[in-house]
Amino acid sequence: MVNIKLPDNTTRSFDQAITVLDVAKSISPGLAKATIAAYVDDKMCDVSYLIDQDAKLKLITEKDPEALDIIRHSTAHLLAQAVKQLYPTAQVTIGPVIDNGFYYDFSYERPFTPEDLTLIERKMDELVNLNLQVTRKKMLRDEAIEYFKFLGENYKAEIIASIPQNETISLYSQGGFTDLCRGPHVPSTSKLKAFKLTKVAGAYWRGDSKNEMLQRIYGTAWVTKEELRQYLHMLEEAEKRDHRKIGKQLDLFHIQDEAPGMIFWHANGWSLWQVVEQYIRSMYKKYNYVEVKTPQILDRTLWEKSGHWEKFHDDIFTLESEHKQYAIKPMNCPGHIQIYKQGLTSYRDLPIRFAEFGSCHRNEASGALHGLMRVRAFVQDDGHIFCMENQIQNEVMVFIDMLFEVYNKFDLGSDGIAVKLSTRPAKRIGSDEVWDKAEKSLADALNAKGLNWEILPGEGAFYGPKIEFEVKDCIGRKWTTGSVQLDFSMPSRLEAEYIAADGSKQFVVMLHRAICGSLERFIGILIEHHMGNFPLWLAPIQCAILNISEKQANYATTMYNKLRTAGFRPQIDLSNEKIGYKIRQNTLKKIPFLIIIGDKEVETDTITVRQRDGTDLGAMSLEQFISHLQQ
RNA sequence: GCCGGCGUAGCUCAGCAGGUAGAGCAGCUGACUUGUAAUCAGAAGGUCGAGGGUUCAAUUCCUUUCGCCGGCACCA
Repeated sequence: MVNIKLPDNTTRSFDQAITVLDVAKSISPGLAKATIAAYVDDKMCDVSYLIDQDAKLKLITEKDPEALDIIRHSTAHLLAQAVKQLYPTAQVTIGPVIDNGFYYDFSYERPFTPEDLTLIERKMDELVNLNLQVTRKKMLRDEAIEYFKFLGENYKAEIIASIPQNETISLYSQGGFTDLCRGPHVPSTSKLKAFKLTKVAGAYWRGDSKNEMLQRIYGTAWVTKEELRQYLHMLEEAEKRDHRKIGKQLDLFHIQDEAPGMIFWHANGWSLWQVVEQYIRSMYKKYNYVEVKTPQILDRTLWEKSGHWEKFHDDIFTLESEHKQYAIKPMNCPGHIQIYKQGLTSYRDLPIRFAEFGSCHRNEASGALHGLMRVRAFVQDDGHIFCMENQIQNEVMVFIDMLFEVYNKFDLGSDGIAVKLSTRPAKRIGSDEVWDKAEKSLADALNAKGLNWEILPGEGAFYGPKIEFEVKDCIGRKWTTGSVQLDFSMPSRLEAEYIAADGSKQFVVMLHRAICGSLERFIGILIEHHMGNFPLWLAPIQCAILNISEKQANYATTMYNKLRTAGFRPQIDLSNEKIGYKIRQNTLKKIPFLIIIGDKEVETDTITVRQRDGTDLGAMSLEQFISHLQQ
């Protein structure tokens, strides 16, 4: 007798052990059809799972959120099966679920091509139509190693070999294809009906660049075809927000072959930059920072002392003069420390907060470059806070407030921002005791602020742990913007001290912090976030004045000059074109307001205002318009 | 840096099983003097990313190199 308790608290009894699927069938055939997995006593399992004692059961149907991951995981297996059928000598490795889909890495004698993808996808469709049953079996670890070695699947064997001995592992089979997997999986390939292979790429075995490169195939999978269609449509739409595309459309910046990873800012883009920079500068004043400026080039020995040379010399641009080697600064902290070290600092003077719009150069790997997001020459809204240990938590908390004030001002909201605490990496300087202390101070500050945060073990800087603030770009790639890093090491390496209350010399504690991170990246994020429709205060061109015919050119020019001298950023379009054409051209430039001037406006000394979204605000005096802008 | 794809006019893109290139838009000139998302006409615009090779002939094939795009690795 097996008693099974369902989520509605009813209990069903069966004479003997019964599978999940049969329980579902006993409830209704429709439910059985929709079921793809289940929780038995809160443990996820397949529908073929045999319940042989009293248990709690919750079915997972296509409508449940868990279904999606199961479908994606099963689709990854389907992909592997298709690849093995088409290319028998390919070896399978791993195939996990990721955001919106899955990937599977293969080892094969040649790279897969886009044409291969089409073939593989077709094969997958075939396998779905065959309605292959997906079955699970258990095997001892050592037996499984032998099994996969026998199949020539050396990577699989290696993965299993890293599982502790004597453990039982589970294998999933479908139509002659067997893969190591924890499961659960859909009961049959026919449950997979909305997927698409999206791209091929190289990826290192076990994520290590010292290893061989495998062939990775990415795909997306959904419960319904409609969801798949919507997702693909969303991707297309998202690509329209790409800052590289909008940067060209709005004439903001360009990059050219002669300066890879470095930005030529055009007038419009530089206007945007200046507004951002001036705003950040105003925040420095508000939060009691002093702005400084340090040399672009510093002697190599300074970077050796700081420890950066050893870790990053490959990425540092250098030059030589009169037998001395210099580095173009890759960061600003050693410079700030030099300013700090001029004269003696009393504990009474702390904290000291230095800020700099620091222009840095890093010789990033060519493959890492990406529009404004990852560049070789960039400006950090960098700041260093020199303080005592007991001031750390408060400084970090105030910084977090400052950061969110800035993000709100730019309308980035706090929803899309992920907060991460990165802890000690394998290669680091400083004792474990110091790291314990440092990590704890940051975690305490995050908790005191009541933020949701996650921990990234081993991702800290070599000199200290850090809090990172991460935002996503138009297609979901994650980029770090703000960060605050705690550093007990650099001050001692570069001898930055203060005189304590007891007259002794103590090493100061240093906080590295940035809100935008790099202004280039931050502006890239702003472009994508606003889709180029910048709020008035950021818009490079705030309004365009369009005359209907030549007759109003003088009046239009007068209006233009008045707006300009009133401190706005207007543009004038006196081109000999129809008004409809001019409206189109200037609308495509995403200008917040268009001002139309015809005979009517000249006669009544007014302007007619059209908003970016097409709304006609009607005729008004220039003064009325200016006060509207100032709101 | 690694794997793959790509590089043609200012922009978006076509073309080429090898016979020195074509469209739309922009720009220029002219006509029109226009009322809320594209007025008409004309002329012009390219050593097909760069170097080397094969060939009677290369934008097209091969090769080297630079850059871009998508991943991976890296990210002080």
